[in-house]
Amino acid sequence: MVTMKDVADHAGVSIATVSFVVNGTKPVTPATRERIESSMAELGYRRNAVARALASRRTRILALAYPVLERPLSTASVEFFTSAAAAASVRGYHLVIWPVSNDGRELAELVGQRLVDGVLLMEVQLDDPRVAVLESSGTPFALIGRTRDITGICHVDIDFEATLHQAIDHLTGLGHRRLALVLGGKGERGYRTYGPFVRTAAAFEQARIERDIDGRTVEVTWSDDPESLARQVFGEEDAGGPTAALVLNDHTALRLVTGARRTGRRVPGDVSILGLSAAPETGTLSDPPLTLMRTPGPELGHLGAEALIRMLEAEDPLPPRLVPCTFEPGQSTGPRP
Amino acid sequence: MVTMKDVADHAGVSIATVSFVVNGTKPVTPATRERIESSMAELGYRRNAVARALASRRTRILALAYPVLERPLSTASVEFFTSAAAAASVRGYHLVIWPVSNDGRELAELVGQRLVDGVLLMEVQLDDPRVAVLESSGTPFALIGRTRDITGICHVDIDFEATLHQAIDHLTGLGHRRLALVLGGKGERGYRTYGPFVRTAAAFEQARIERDIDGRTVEVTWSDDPESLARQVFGEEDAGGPTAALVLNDHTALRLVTGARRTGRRVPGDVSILGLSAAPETGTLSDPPLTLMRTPGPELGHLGAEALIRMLEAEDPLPPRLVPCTFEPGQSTGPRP
DNA sequence: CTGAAAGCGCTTACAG
DNA sequence: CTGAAAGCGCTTACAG
Repeated sequence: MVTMKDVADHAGVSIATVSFVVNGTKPVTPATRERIESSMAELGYRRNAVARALASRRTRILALAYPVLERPLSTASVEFFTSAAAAASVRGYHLVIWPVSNDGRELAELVGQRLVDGVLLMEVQLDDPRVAVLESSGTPFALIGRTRDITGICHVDIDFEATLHQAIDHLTGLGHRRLALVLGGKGERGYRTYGPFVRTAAAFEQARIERDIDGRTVEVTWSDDPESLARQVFGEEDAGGPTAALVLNDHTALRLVTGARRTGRRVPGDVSILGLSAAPETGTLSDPPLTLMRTPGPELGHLGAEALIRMLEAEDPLPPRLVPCTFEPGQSTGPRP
Repeated sequence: MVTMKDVADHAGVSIATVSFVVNGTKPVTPATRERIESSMAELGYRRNAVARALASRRTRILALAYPVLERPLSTASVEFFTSAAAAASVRGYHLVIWPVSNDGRELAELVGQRLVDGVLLMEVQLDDPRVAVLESSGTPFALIGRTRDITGICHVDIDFEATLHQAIDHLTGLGHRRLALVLGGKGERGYRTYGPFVRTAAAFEQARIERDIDGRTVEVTWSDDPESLARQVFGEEDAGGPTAALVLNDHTALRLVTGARRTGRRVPGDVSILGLSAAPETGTLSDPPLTLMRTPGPELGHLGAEALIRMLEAEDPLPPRLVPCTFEPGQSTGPRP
């Protein structure tokens, strides 16, 4: 392995000077800089990341901590992983992925190793023990999501309120007044304290009051079959039930489209179905293609990594950001029958 | 930060002795071991991963390198990421994810930093420049996939031949003789040299000859709509076309089910559709639920990480493994009409 | 069984 | 602008 010492010897300078040109930390005369640079090129020198980390007390490694869940991570999560990694990479950072338990024990163990400069926390619960672990360990961190009290904590999240309102606007614009909010994932651990569910449900309650909407909230499980989903959402009755459903969770939305059709409801002739927070490629999977609000997975991954890096680099902080999902037209919503 | 020196002072021993008990590398008398252990507990000592890495010349970090693609990574890829990370974690390793270009330049840059002990390479092409980079850099690596000449290279992959044969067995058992192999992803960069496509297509050719099957191969793109897919696969004709389709790529399989129905074909009354290599949860998304071969994403992630770690730990090597997809019954396949 | 010491490959005050 | 040297927190021969 070619070390800084080899380069220094080859160029006839001290290793300090080599370090200065590698890092650009101190002025060096053009002549010696050139000598060093050509030595580096000739010898094929590459700075050792580990030695640099130890000496500078900064590893330039970020951790993406995600809880081990019963349900598989969504497509949005992959986008999230890869976009966070890409954003980190642009800044010269690495991203390690840490599967950790919800209680924070493993996380405490891992941050204690001092391998990472900061942590990005995914799938945040309203009262998340892992946040306390990070705070008490003094590790810089950013949340993807929000705890109940988010004051002073660096975070990015989906703007569930804005997303829901935009979705409702779309449906009321089509004449719908009786809406169902469908929450997938009932019975799962942490379901009742999972931010996206709680915040969307709260916003729906609010909208119901403020916007003169007849709304009901339906909680369903992962294992409900399509027909059962459709019956739970639209009811057995022929009339008086919801004419449109807003579905949090793309998998559930797709199955609901199937279920509606199988139970004799035309989509969107009889009922409209709209996916709240889904990956865009999901839309084409249903028949008719699902109208949906696209989850800003890549944006959140990028923003989260960037916010954390700014803290670490002591740059201007990125203010907390709430990013709404964006409307993606499909054919599963239409005028009220 | 509590260092080994702090522990040594507190316990009244040398740091070498502390290191011996932390690592279990040398025998230490029970008495002093206990003293050291209680000192560690009292002070809350945790070994610094970076210092250990530098001194031991092993970082215990693995990289998962994946190419930046046009298409989003599949659900199987997430399973892959997380299971590789979990397997690494069990062995005391960390996993960093590296988005790298296909040409191998970025990869060369990254391995040069010596941050990782080994690399796991995903989405391997038949002639992959990144493999040459890894070989010439002397970095231990394992492939998820196979290059054209795989001799002596540590790898794990899907057993496409076995998977295809099992799928064909299922369909011929139902009486089908006219089969279509559908390959999604036409026109994508690297499509023609992407292992899964090439190997499945070759195995299909082979099967066609050996098993007295009337087969056709249909290549389709990501953007083909469902109806177009169905027409390309099953033809315009009323009779004489394929009665069953094997579809490589779950997204395409789901759209084909929709397309078949929309073009007036009953599934599985008129045509059978089987997904080759798909995530199990995908099955329930179509109507009827897709019969599919489940991609062994978690198994491959686990095996890949384990194989690499065994190389690094100089343990008994894990032999190359080809893992077939497993049959998941659905309702999209049935007897030949 | 235990310790003193060299060394991993860098960064960074401190001098000059 | 450049260098000598301490130091980051460990591991690991080498002695004893």
